[in-house]
Amino acid sequence: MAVPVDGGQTAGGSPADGGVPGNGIADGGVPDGGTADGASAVGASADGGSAPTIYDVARVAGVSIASVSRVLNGRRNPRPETRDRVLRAVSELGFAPDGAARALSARLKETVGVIVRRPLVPAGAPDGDDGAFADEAESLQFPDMLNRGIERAAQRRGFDLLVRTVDVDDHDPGQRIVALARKSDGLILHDRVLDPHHLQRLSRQVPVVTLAGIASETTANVHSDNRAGMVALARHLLRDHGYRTLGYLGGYGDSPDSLARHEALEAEVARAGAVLHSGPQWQGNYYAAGGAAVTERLLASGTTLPRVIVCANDQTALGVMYALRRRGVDVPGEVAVTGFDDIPMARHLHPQLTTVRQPIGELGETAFEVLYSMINHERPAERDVVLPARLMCRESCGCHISGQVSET
Amino acid sequence: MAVPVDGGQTAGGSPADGGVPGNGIADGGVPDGGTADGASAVGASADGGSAPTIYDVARVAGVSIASVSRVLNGRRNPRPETRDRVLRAVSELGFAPDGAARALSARLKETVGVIVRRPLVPAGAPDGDDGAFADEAESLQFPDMLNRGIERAAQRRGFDLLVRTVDVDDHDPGQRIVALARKSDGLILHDRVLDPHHLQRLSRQVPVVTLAGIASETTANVHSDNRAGMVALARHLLRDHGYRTLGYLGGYGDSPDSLARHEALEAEVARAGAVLHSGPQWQGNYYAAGGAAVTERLLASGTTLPRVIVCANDQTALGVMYALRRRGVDVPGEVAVTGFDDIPMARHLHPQLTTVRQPIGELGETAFEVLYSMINHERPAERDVVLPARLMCRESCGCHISGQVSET
DNA sequence: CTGAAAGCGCTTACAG
DNA sequence: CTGAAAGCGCTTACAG
Repeated sequence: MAVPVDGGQTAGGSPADGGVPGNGIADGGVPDGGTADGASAVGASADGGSAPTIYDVARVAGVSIASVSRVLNGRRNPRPETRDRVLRAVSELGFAPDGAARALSARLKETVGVIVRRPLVPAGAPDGDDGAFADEAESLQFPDMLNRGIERAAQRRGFDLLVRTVDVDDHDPGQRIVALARKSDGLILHDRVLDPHHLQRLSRQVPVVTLAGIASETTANVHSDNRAGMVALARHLLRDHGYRTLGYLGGYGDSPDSLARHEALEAEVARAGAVLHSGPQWQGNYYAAGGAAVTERLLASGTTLPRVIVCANDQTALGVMYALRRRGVDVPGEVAVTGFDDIPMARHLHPQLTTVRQPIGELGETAFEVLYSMINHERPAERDVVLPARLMCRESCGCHISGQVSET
Repeated sequence: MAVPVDGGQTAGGSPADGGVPGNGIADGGVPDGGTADGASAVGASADGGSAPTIYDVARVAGVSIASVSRVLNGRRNPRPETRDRVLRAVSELGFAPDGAARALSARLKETVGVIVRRPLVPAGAPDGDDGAFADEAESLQFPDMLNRGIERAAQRRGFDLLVRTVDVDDHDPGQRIVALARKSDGLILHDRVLDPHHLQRLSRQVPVVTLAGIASETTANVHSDNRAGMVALARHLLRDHGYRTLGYLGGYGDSPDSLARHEALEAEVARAGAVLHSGPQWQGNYYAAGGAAVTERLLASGTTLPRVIVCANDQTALGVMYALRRRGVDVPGEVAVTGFDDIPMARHLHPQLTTVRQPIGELGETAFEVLYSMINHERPAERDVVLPARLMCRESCGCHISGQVSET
């Protein structure tokens, strides 16, 4: 109880003053450093309600703040006794270093900024659906799984994620992003949150990695093998199923992922001498609501649908299947539908969704690792990292047995 | 191009030295403050690659750092000319204040720590399912929607989210959480990440709000009206459908939400003179995989299932329905199933899931607002905030028309 | 191995 | 209205 903490300024408990000689633990006055609830240290810390600082610890331990810092950060080799005193004081006071002070001093925040582009406010039901996808933007699985991957890798390095959503309609998110950048050591940007010019500018101030963007001189990019994945899917549809008319329902118009998938599909379709529908009326937005709306419009316009609708992602496919079912169109009997991503939901759709699986979590982990190397001023091995994607044949393409259809 | 920046220390461009008289914008030397790419200011900032500081801005603008700070933070009323000079220098240099320095000085980080409890590493398929829920823990919709709500409210106040996952198996996450706390102004804890004792301790150092926990003297809590929601559901099942045997498939054993739901259900069942199955063999974990496993085990043990299985949440219901279908049990014909939460997926299940809707986003927003008031040392109006929950009748309870079944 | 001191980049009383 | 200076709470050369 009687900790020599109250008295003078820094007077109390200099390392050599002894305390009760012969009693190894007398000095700190706290018999059990592990469970002392801080009651005995109230005078030193919790008085005003604010957290104890490194000065409090130093005073209680009878050492300098430099020693406290060293013990806590494992620098050099403090004497065992010093170590003990510090550790005991730390646990007595319940001390933990302030993040801002640490960051300012060490020039490292141990924080990675993550920016996701999506509607910030739940949208009203767009045309073409009946509210079935009302909360959709709130619960997209893909970006959250990506973040989980980032977080996993970050945690291994002692970093935390500082997340921020910028609205899809925000065409000048520059300020918001720069502010976030200054709270972090580096940035990971989902999809296309910034145009190339501003991205360039930003990347001169802070390390930046894009996910599913385009690598540049100053930024690295991580994505999955859109081309190979789409080629595998296209061949399955064209060769194994023999479909001759296809439609590509795209994601955001400016999405590199969507573009790459489209191109790969187009090439395969052309090579097979089949027909691909695409263009403005096939423009989606990666959301189920968007997929449903496009489908409704196509249906309403009296267009004959292609035999298979290839969607830019699973979420879109969900909307397409929903709209088709609602109009009584049989999937895959009359129109087959495929996705891209293989989010967990894909397996639980009826029919189960045939799609291309991206290693979503790994994409996130990889993005962090690349960023981490940039933060440490290492030149990343590659500016453009590609992870494999693979075809997952299930039912919505017209296959009856799920699982084993593999193509060459 | 010729900015008077190079010369002496702080000599260049004192406010009154005039520059080219009669030319309002000559002083800064930058005709277009908005788009200047910083090329002309390279000497002042981007040289070493590190970001410009407030000193650089002050020098370029020819004012003190205090003035720069005031202009940027809208304190006092700087003279229009001062304002202009500063703003021009800021945009010329692409300056943004460092978050750590700002936080340390202002004693406010504008960051809220959010802790989610879930498996950090994707689990292997547990017994009872066939990998159908492999990535489940990666993509839980509920916690992510909660976070979206927190983020929405935070963004309105200029705060960002610092997220951290603690493993469900981590029984001593104290250190990790304290560290996170020191990087934030306050903490929002999902579910039950900390035992009451440690929670108490933590909350003396930093404002804490729990989501779906229990309010205490020092912490606030936000949750939805579990009791009312469950009572509505129970009455619907007991009265409208006349079910006489029910089972409650719980969430984590220590989850206040699950406990409250269980109690409410129990009371209603007792009052109706019906039978409720529960207990250890009905212990789930809020995951589909858990729900499926429990169901499989029940089925395998030869137990007669109750007429309706009331699940602690939607995710669990997903697993239960999956397991039942796999064993050829008709839902809701033979066994009805209900959920809790109303995550977006609920509407897309077959049959559509009858559940109790929580205002998930609002729970998150509210949690932030309460925390925000605590950060500002306001005494929150209430320590225990309850938001309404309401029954969503769809198909899995046995109703045929979705939507309008309302109970009293 | 340890301590005194400087410095990280801001904000904010305190004078003028 | 503005500037000089102190201070936020740490880390890290620099001496001893």
